[in-house]
Amino acid sequence: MHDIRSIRDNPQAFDAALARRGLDGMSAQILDLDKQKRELQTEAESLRAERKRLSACFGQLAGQGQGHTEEALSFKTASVDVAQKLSDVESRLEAHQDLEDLLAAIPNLPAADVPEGADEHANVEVSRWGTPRNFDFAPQDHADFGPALGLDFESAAAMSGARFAALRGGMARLHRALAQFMLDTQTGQNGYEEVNPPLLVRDATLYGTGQLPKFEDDLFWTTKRFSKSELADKFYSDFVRKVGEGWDMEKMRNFFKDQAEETFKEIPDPIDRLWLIPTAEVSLTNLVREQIVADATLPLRFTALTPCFRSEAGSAGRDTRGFIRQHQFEKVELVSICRPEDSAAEHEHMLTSAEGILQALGLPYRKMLLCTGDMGFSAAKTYDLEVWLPSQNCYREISSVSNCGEFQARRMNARYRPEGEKGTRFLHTLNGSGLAVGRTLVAVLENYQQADGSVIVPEILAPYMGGIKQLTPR
RNA sequence: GGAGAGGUGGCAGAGUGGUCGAAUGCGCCGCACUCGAAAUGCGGUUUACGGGCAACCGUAACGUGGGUUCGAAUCCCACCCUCUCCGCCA
Repeated sequence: MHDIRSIRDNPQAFDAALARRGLDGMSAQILDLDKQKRELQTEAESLRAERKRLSACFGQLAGQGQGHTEEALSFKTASVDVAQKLSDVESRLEAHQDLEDLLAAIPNLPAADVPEGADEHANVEVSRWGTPRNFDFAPQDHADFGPALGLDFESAAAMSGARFAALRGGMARLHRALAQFMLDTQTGQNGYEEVNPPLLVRDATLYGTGQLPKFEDDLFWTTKRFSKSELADKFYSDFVRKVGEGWDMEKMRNFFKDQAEETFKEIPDPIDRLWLIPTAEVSLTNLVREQIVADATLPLRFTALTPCFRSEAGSAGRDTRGFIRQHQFEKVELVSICRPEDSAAEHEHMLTSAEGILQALGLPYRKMLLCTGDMGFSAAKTYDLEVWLPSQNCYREISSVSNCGEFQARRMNARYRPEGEKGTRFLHTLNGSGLAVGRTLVAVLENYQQADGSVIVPEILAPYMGGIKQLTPR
């Protein structure tokens, strides 16, 4: 969410920043709506003040038993008159909810040092770590040799469809070992507090981190308590109430037309539906929503191992084979809530925390600074970590680490009270993967594969593997 | 899921239609008293938005959203949340 006052103060800067994201300037439209809204607000407030005054005058007389005198009634009549004008202004003011909606749909402004570009081709490589291994055989795709090691796509597809997998035996163990190792490292070495958060969340929660209102197509939702019989009851009672007992076909047709619209508006009822989190960033960041956090406790560093659910509506056809892009996957997420002046340093710390995992596993990777066109909605600055995948002969995203500035904090109303200052300020929020467990599994499989189709388990995972040193084809 | 109780300022807790943004107590801040501290006394102590150079003024907020009314913390409806008991369940 953007601060309307900063747009008022410097509309050119706002438009210039949007332009870097490849968006048209919007300040003129915003300021116009803002001006209209404020005028109406001032008008409504003075009408309310007037009504309050008249009503108090009447009340005073009525309290003295003079409620029926001519004087009293004149106050009453005048008050009704003002109330009428007020409701008029209020309904016009309501139409200016548009301004909120408009602002809520505008992405965060890129930080000054973010390179400009339209898509991932303009991302800038910052550094590389490790050297891709030299294979004395042609490295295989994990989707090809994985099934013999317990990566079961077929059974999963039979019960859940495409983009699901079941991990079995040593494969499941390796996946769990990776997750435990990551979590232990983030809590034990990097100062993150382990959290086991809700996986189902409300609309407002997703609005807070920026997934709503714009990206609901990427999400799964479920209902908390909605049944077909409830819907049927509602249909029937509405039918009788609106149409009556007769059989007027014209009325019936109109009824069903209206009713269909009304019903579909109500099924995804914001009160009754819950969304499956697409990332634990949502749950962890919202831990401070609507709070004033004590200055002394900052920064708050959270980590969680959770399943993530994504419908990937916009990416049909991409990575359809293999374990790279699933509707359900696990991820160890990192979130930091901090003071504005600390967020750049927290960003670095978070990167170090994520990179440490790749280094410990001996997986070659590179660090990319995303350009303006490739960043997510809420981010002001993002680094991606890309891991080497021998079968694809390229680096693929395995972690994304973003500084969101105060963008999410505004949407969540998350603040802190700086030591020695009177008021409150918005916090800064950061999030990053540390790491995506599924993709790390893929990277381990491919980078540690042997000519005979087996995979050697990285040394660092030994404490988690119960003696298994190698996955062998069955 | 059933029955009941309840949601008021940092906390506790009054307030059932008319200067109630809200008594009182605790906490917190300042001042006085004191060699110092405690105790005591006095004063202050919410947030958001709008207007104004400013002092300041106005409006809104008593879980949330509607409604009734000239006027709602107070009455009505729906929802959310908390607590107690019962049932069910990993």
